[in-house]
Amino acid sequence: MVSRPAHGKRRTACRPRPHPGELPEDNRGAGGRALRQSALNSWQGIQAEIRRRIADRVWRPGDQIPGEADLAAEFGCARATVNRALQGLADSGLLERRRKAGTRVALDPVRKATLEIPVIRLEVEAAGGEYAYRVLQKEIVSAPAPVAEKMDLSPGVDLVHLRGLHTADGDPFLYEERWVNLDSVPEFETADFTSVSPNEWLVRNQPFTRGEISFLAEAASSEQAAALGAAEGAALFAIERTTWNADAAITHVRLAYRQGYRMSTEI
Amino acid sequence: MVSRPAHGKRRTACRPRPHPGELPEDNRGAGGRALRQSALNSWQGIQAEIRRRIADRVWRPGDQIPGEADLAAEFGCARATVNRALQGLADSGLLERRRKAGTRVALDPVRKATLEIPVIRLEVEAAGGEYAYRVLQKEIVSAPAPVAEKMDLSPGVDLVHLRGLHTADGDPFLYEERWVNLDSVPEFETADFTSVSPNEWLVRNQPFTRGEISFLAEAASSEQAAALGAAEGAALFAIERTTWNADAAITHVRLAYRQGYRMSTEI
DNA sequence: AAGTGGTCTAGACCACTCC
DNA sequence: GAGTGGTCTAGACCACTTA
Repeated sequence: MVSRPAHGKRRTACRPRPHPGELPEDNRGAGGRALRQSALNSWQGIQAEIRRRIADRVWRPGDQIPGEADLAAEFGCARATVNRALQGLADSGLLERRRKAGTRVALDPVRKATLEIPVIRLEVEAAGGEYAYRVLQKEIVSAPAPVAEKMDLSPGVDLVHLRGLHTADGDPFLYEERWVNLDSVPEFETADFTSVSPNEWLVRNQPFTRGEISFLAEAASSEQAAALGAAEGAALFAIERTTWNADAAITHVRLAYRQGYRMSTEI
Repeated sequence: MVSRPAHGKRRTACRPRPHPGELPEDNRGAGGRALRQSALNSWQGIQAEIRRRIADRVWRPGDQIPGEADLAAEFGCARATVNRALQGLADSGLLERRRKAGTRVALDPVRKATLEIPVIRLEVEAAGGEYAYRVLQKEIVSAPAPVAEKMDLSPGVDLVHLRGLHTADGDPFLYEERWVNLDSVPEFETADFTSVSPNEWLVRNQPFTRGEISFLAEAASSEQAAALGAAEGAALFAIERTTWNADAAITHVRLAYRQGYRMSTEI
């Protein structure tokens, strides 16, 4: 074996942690519980401290905060670590950063809510239900003008038009109306949706590079009402989504959720 | 002055770009247009290339992709750069990463939609309208059970209950019903909402550390219908939001948008 | 036990923007 | 022109997880 200096575990040259014994205590002091990744010189710890200063109005909306170099010096860490912390806060709308102008606490913080829209089957199963999908109607149609417009297609192109119902333990969960561009996905015409929903089929078989998604409320049509077991005209939460693969439209779909459905997230 | 070697502009020790002359050409070749930040060895360029390989099914859903070290070698960049590129893709749900297990193309990519919810005034003004807010009703009430539950308060606490209407060029835009915890924000009781809406007042005067937000559809109540100029029972898109500052509830608000409103984003 | 991602550092150059 | 954030590098240690 190669002989090694006695201080076995060699620290990297550039990591002179200020006072080796202090971190655990500081950690506990930071709020009652010792978080593994929230040491004061970790990016998460710095982020938490910045959040605290904004919440405690040490830095007020509109204020310019110290530059990355200053903060790095204060926290005893590399500038890249401060950068990582501040970028996250800027992404979530709490800070506004501009070169030369510096970093400011946002005056009108844009609340960014990140909604996670899982594959429907997973959503149903996560809620403990047994998932199923049933085709209600399938036909090939000439693209109606409004649909063609949303898909950036010329009207009259042939599309598969599909209506279906997603259920949880047999109860209606989601009503789906979909149009699929056969020019982009010719295999879709003969796909079998007895075990896999069209949604899932497309996810697995047709990647996309771009999409638009809208959230809206709509009054249940008579067909939707019948399928979902709701009253006609009931207010339904709906999602409309269109996807393209390099400018070639793939599909346009409108999902109407069962009555009372809400989509939630934390901010 | 300290004497310096003659080769004036000193490159940092660790930046041996492979072949100095090739990058511009590679850049042009990457897709027709030379993007400033998309050189093949930038994290954005790497991200784009990974996206392309997934879209072109070079790497299929479920496949494990090469490790960061391998990719760094392939792209001729540092591992940190690859890490930055891959982390972004993991955040957007396209990749799944686990230590030791490596990085895989997501089988069921969770579609993450990031909604930006600006201060209402800014949203109206961005659409070219003139913004105004009008208080319809203001009272102090004992917290109703459902509201108290959502705010994590004991029922019976005193809250300010406020109904108001946001307008664009005089047209109804958004109906707001809000409860505010006077224990957390005593100044709210005497605040003046003739020039600043309660929403904006709170943003500027009361930071929060945690919040919940829900998106849903609701049928217009008679009061909402009257204020928004819609039919009673019309399907309205609504947002419900509750915010806390370190476990102290601040406000609970329900925003019902004018008929036909939709919230959109790109994915 | 070992492999892989997660994070950090010190230093450097660069791009953007304000003055 | 100069200040600030954006990005990159090479190297290192560490945490987590699976074999």
